[in-house]
Amino acid sequence: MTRQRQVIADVLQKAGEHLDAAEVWRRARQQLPGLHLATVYRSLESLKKLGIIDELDLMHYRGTGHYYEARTNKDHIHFTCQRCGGVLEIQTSLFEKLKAQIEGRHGLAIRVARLELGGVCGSCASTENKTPHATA
Amino acid sequence: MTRQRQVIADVLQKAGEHLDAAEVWRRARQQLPGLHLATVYRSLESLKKLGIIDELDLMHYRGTGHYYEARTNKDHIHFTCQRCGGVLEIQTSLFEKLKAQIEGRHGLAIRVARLELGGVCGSCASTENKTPHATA
DNA sequence: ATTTTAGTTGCGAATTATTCGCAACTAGAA
DNA sequence: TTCTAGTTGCGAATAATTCGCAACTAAAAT
Repeated sequence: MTRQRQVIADVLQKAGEHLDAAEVWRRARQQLPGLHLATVYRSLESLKKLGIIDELDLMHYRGTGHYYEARTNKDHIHFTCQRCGGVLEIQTSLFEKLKAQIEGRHGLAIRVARLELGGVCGSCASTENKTPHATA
Repeated sequence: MTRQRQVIADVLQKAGEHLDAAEVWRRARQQLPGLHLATVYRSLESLKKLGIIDELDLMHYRGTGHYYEARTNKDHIHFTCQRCGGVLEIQTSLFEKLKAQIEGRHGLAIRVARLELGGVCGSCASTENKTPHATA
């Protein structure tokens, strides 16, 4: 564990949510001015393998990049509204059940689970044809 | 619906599974020699919006690219073995229940659901430290 | 405390993957 | 038919990510 990785993990822990590599870089450089973007990518890769962070793409609502977040004890589901871009985090015990069922049935070990949903959120459904109100 | 999109959709329907944009292009050019890769990207985007195909990244087991497959009536789950790279497709009614529960609880409409799992498959778990046997 | 060593970093260049701008074309509506 | 909105081919451009390499550093071994 190098200082770089600690800072990067810390940025994600404090941020709460959904930073892309470039944004992680911007924030981490406040503690580590010389930090190189390539190091951010390499560190994100390691932290991902260590199970400390998770990677998302939020249904590619903007571009093809990826987003990162600190992993919490309970996995959560990400719903991205394809109308307004808002992201909703969802938790339910059914998700845990589903994973357990799959592990049992197929004799495999799940190390990372990513459930991403896309669709139309409640407020966009009621507010038809209105200006999108971003929340990402 | 242009000829290009028909051919591209067809390639994915026949392929069964998991082609990246470049591979779709290679196959589609057999019917449409002049087809441009940019058109493949644009068509995949449209077909995705139409709900005809789905996009995956298979836990980025190889590179950052994306994979596409024809959508079937029942969504399925993709498990990628992070040891051997094999991909397992899983179907279970619990997944449908989960989606229904989320729609009900949060008052939203799910248009696309992508559940990707990563971990160690049964045969890799039993065959510890052996040569990876690719299956992707 | 010092040495060793495996792994990491900064750097800039390179590679992938994807998107864009634009003029020519085409599917389908009128 | 004619019109029109949307699509295509093209090559150039732009992300997003990875690489090669020499200098460093954390942690294990002495």
